[in-house]
Amino acid sequence: MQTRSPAGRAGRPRSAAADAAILAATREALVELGWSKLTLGDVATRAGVAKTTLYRRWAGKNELVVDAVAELFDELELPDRGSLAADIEGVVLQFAAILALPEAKSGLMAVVAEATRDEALRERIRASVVDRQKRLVLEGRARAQARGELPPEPDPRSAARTVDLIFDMVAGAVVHRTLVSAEPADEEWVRGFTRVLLQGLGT
Amino acid sequence: MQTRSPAGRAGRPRSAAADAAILAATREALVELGWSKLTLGDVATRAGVAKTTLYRRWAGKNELVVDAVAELFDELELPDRGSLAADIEGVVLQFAAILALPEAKSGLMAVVAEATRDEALRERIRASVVDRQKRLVLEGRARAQARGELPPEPDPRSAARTVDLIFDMVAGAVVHRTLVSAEPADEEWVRGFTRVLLQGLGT
Amino acid sequence: MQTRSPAGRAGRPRSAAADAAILAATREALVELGWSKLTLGDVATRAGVAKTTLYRRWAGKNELVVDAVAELFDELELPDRGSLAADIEGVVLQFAAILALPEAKSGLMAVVAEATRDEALRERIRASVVDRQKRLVLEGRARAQARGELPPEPDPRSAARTVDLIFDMVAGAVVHRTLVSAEPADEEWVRGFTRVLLQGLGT
Amino acid sequence: MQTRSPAGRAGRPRSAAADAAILAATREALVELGWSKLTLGDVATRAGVAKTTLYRRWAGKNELVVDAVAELFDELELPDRGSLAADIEGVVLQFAAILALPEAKSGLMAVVAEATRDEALRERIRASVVDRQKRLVLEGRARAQARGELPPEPDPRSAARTVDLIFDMVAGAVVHRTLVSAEPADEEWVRGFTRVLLQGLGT
DNA sequence: CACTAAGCGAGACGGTACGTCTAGTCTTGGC
DNA sequence: GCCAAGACTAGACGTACCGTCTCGCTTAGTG
Repeated sequence: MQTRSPAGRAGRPRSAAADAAILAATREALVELGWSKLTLGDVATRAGVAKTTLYRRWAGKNELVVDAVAELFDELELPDRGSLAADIEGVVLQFAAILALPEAKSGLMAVVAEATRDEALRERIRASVVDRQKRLVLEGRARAQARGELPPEPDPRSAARTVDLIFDMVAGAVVHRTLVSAEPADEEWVRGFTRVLLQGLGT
Repeated sequence: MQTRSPAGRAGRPRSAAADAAILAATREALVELGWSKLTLGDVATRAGVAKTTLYRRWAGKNELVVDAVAELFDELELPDRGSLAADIEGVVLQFAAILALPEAKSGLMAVVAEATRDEALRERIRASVVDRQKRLVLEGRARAQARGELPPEPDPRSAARTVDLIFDMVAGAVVHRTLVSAEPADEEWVRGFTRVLLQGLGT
Repeated sequence: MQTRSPAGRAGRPRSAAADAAILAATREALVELGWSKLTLGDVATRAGVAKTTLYRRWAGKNELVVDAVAELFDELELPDRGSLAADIEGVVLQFAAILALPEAKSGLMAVVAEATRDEALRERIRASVVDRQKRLVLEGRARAQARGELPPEPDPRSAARTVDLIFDMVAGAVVHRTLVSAEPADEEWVRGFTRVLLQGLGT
Repeated sequence: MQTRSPAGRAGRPRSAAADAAILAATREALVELGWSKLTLGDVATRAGVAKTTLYRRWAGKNELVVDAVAELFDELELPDRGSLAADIEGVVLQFAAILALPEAKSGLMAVVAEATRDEALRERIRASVVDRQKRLVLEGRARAQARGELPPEPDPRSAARTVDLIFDMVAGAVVHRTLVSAEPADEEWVRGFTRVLLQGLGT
């Protein structure tokens, strides 16, 4: 995440504790204030750190929040519930639970909005959040194929396209349900959604 | 001491032209600057209007941008292409085209992000954007039922649930594809998505 | 100051009343808010008059306040207490009492300050306030000469110079005592001041 | 995380140059614009300083102008011209010369006007301007006593009262002559005034 | 084991935008 | 035609953050 001194460079090393304190303070501030009222000065104060220290490590609010939010999604896991449908339902519910957290809601959409005009930020989001969770789709398909619920993919190109489509559909639907429609993505809704998705994919 | 206004009639009326100029200037500024660098002072200047005039009509940046962006979606129409699949593909492509506009991209996600902490704003978005476009789903279903592609809905409650689910899935997938995955929602993608959706819905 | 309503036509009943109401409202606002926080909009509201009406009659805050304050000084009178010293003490005490009013304090010095850069305003102050009260000095001298306390003035030019000097010394000392030193110009102080003044003038 | 600051030592120190630049810019702006059109933003720009820097050091326009004007009076000196009358004439002429400066005229009366409603400001004026110049009266009396022109003061209480009275009379008369009557306090006038004053004081 | 380069907390700095306020003008409709 | 009501342009207000820049100090590694 940060440069570990590129070799045996001289000088005082950066405090590792500071990084963690800053990211935690960022999430705390997101909960209390939301994206637009979050200020880096306030984050620094909460973390017990000077503003300079914060700017030495992150270029700005956007990058900081991406990192703070990305950590939240790392705890997602594909549960083994015995069937593809049940596995999907499980992971979608986990995803919905994270999105229901105020620190995720407030921060995620805001950085996505910023990313519409900032290629580097878009890349950072993709690397820190999107691609890291696409593994779940891949694992799910592999497990379903092992179970015989899905046939092996003959064409790797179209296989990748399908992964992207599924990811857009799952993440998009949950996000839209949660943030725009502002209705909970609860078990009943997830069941209905999963049914449509799997039937649509031809299983 | 003259007339006591019979019912809010007295005084110079608000300029109707100003409203249109302000919303147009807002979209122009969104294109050039994006959400985060858009300032109300700049919008006022572009619109040839004083800042006070702007604040007299809108409470802040959020409300202004919701109105400015909402107008973009009013041009959506359900085309009659002869089949349900073709109709959906048509309207989804229109939706994707609007979302590809920088003024929509920049503004929409940002206000959604703000809305996570602002119930009134969420309601405004729902009223100005979401509910106004839900008509497309309803029209599409009615037309498909007239054509005999879909059976009439027996239970109105579950019918409403299905409309909501479809809306979340369509809007969510297109938004996620466009803004998060940052890939174009082109004809090929729309065809694939529509196939999965319709097959999932059991038609 | 304003036109009287021509009797035959459908009426303008408020013209004359408005002037008085506005000047009274101005003094009231001076008391409550002081010069710097007094606004013409507020004065208009207090007077039950539209801002337009106010601007039709006065060019701005300065002119309005000069007129409002000038009225206060019109009640000054030279009392006949039997001796020059007693007459002076009496009128100086009256002057001090007016200057102790918040509406006079706040307004007078402020317009004098403005007048340092505005010849027309300076002239208006001179006409409305200074010259109108210089009569007191003239009357006092005439009365003292009638009493034989002062010799008749041989040279009218030097007589005018003396009047001006006395006026500057009296008004200046009372104003400075009241506003800058912020001590009351009470009977004891006035007695001391008058003694020095008269002795200085060689009586 | 690091050093506990020993006692208000930490942080970047305030720029000493900024203070001088701001006060000079204030006087410059007073000359060009006068009190009422002077804006703190403009002063900051002239001083090559950010508005925040200005507000960090002064509470507002009033306090700033008091300090800016007070410096003007610091150059007053009691000249030694050999006699009490000549000394007084000398210092009054100096005082009149300063009051003739547009930056003094514009600013001084305005802050005095403001001070009528602001005890703290009145105190600041007294401390920065009035009391600092009262020394001139004290020095003048001491010198005159040394010369034998004045008897030693037996009662310190009445001595203080006399100093205050003299100060009010001198400052008041010059200010009134200069700002209200708007006539120059030239040598001739000063000579006449001084004669009356000294004769009044019984010398 | 002293040097020294980078890190650190604190807080002042030049900027920019905020949302509010007031000035002075203009535009309605009612009397 | 004059009035009250109130919208209009213009621009200053004082505040809040931004991201940068001193300060005086701390802290490892290396020389």
